Amino acid sequence: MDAKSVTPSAVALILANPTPESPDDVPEIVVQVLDLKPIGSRFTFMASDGEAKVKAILSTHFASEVHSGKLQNLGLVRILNYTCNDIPQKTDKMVIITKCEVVSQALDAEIKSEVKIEEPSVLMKPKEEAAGLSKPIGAAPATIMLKPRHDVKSASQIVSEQRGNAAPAARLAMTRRVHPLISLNPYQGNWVIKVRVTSKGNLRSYRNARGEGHVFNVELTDEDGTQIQATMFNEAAKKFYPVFELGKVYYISKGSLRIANKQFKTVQNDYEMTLNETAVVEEAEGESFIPPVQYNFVKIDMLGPYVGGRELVDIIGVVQSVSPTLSIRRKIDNESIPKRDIVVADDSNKTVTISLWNDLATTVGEELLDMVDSAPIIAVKSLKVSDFQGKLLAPFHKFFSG
DNA sequence: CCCCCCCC
Repeated sequence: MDAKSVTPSAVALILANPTPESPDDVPEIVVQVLDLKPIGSRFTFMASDGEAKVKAILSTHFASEVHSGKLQNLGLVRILNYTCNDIPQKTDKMVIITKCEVVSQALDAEIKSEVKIEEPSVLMKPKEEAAGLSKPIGAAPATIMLKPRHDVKSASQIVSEQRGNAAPAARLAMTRRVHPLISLNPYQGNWVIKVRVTSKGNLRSYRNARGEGHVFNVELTDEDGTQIQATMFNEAAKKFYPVFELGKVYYISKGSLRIANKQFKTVQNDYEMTLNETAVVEEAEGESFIPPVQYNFVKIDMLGPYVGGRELVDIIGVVQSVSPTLSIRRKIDNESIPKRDIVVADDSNKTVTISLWNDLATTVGEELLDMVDSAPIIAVKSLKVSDFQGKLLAPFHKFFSG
């Protein structure tokens, strides 16, 4: 097979098999990259087989391939695994490419199947390759037409035959296809994600006009660095609170998605996840390439603009002092809440008082008190910054050790 | 369905 050509009917192959079970379920698919452009930290392009095109988005970890110039516009890529983001209301599909490799750097022009056999090598030639390496697309003649479905099925039949020969454990591994978080949407519920718990909230109880209940939030991050907030209520909150541990990696399925309320978003995602009691949460064993908690540290002398704002900051610094635990009586309901203040200094030569509330005051606060003589360095995430009598205060929102 | 983030 010639490495310098697109796969005839590649787009049809993808759309006929929108969510392959595993890379083994993906046939040879080489497409040309057209209209490559950045969207946030990712890149999108039109994947072309010379006849049909489909919108594609690359997982974030391919951004470096684009920046380094390896993956180029007009180049060829082999798609090794993907999932289609199929939103029923929308007619345009998007292929989220989770695994791919560069076959060729930029060709001279867009491949178009209408082009006749006589001249095709001009179109197929990578800029820096000798003409002899190119293969006329005409060599794959009538098959450039859209393939009928039964052709696609025969490919997956081959795969299932291969699976039949695999050991049971290997078969299971192949079946557990992990979906990138970015591919999840409210309209398609049959997914499995593999995510790290990068923030764990408290199990809280609340009472309001709609009633009362318990609620528990986590922030989840996948290997692309995509984050989503997941919320559990009542029985689900009680069930999963002891299951989710900060920093651990889990397979999650049978959750539901809804549009996130912009006003309360703590992560960059249009959706938020709700897990009820029927959700499946299972710790993932072994190695994982999911990045740990990401910080965006702000120097203490740069906190000014954040005072009173909604935007949260992360701080890293040396703990200079730890107060005793105080019991603060909340005015609105007279409830007493444990609180402890720590003073942190960083390399901007400023200090800030950080208040630890509730469990953080008693648990983390106590640990810090024990360590304070050794000037421990801590990283603190998601601080809300306020000002009291000219002193900057950063009450704890969440905590990660450092 | 939460979304509180408290006190000097």
